[in-house]
Amino acid sequence: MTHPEHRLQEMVQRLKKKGLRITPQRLAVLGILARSADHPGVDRIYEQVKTDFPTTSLATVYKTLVLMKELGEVLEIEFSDTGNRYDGNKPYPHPHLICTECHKIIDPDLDTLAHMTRELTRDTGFKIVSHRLDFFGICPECQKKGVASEK
Amino acid sequence: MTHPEHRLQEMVQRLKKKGLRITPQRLAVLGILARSADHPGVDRIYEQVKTDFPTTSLATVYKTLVLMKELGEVLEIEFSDTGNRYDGNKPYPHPHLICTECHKIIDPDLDTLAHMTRELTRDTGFKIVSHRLDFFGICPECQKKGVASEK
DNA sequence: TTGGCTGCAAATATTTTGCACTGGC
DNA sequence: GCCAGTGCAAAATATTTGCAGCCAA
Repeated sequence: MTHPEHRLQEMVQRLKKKGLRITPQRLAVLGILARSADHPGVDRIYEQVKTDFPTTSLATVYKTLVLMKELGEVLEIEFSDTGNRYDGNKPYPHPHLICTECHKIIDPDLDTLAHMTRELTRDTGFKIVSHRLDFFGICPECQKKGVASEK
Repeated sequence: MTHPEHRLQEMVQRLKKKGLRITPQRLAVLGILARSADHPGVDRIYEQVKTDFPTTSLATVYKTLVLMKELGEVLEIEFSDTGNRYDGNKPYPHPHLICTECHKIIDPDLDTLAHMTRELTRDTGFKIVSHRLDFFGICPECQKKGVASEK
């Protein structure tokens, strides 16, 4: 999140290169993603977009997010209870530190899990209650299947 | 998942100690949770329960899961797209290895993040595509607020 | 000009809730 | 027998989709 405007231009260029259109609505959504450090949810994005472009619909916000996810320009952080959150600045997997009270999400920088909790507590003052660590991949069986039938 | 029946008894005892009732439906759900190593979803639990106790409703499955989550006897793993999954054997946060093809979930045992990916690839044959690492906690601001107003 | 994009509404999918009835203890 | 628990249906959420009209390129 060091250069929001630069990041916005990156995303815009990505769309152009793909021959996709730069509509005011899209520009508004991308702008919010580029300038947000706190991983906004769909509702927050929607509310903010409407201040700039009042006629924008929720569906368009969703469609834009799906599009950017497919382009690999936005990271979706899944939460079944409080709604998904989006990161347009670091669209690659990275650790998140989530407040279970205000649902704030920040990006800590650390290397190993062993000392992470201690490190986090010391550096952020957060009271770590729990964590989530998931790896996504393809199991050996599915790797074999996938060779022939690429979905 | 070394002693499914023992785990089931643990959960049953937990309910009894709390003065909660052991109904056939609950027993069926708990039994499935205790005997599952693959972190079933609500739908799978529901289907299985119905083979033993055909009149069971989906609502009851949900209610039982909520109850066990509150008692800390079941871990909920959130997935906004493919539905949440449940672990009744290790109801505490731990790493998961998820196949993005068949949605299988297994529990790897490792210590640090640094060598985890390499370790996982070597030990499981999985092709690691991505990962999810989240810490849950309470931020300094909320910790202060929380002192007075315990929700 | 034109086909990709938007907006609205309807459709899905998932989980929660209200309430009368029932059965565990 | 009492009241927690169940089952059904309606409600609440969250996200997706169909399609007519519009506008960015």
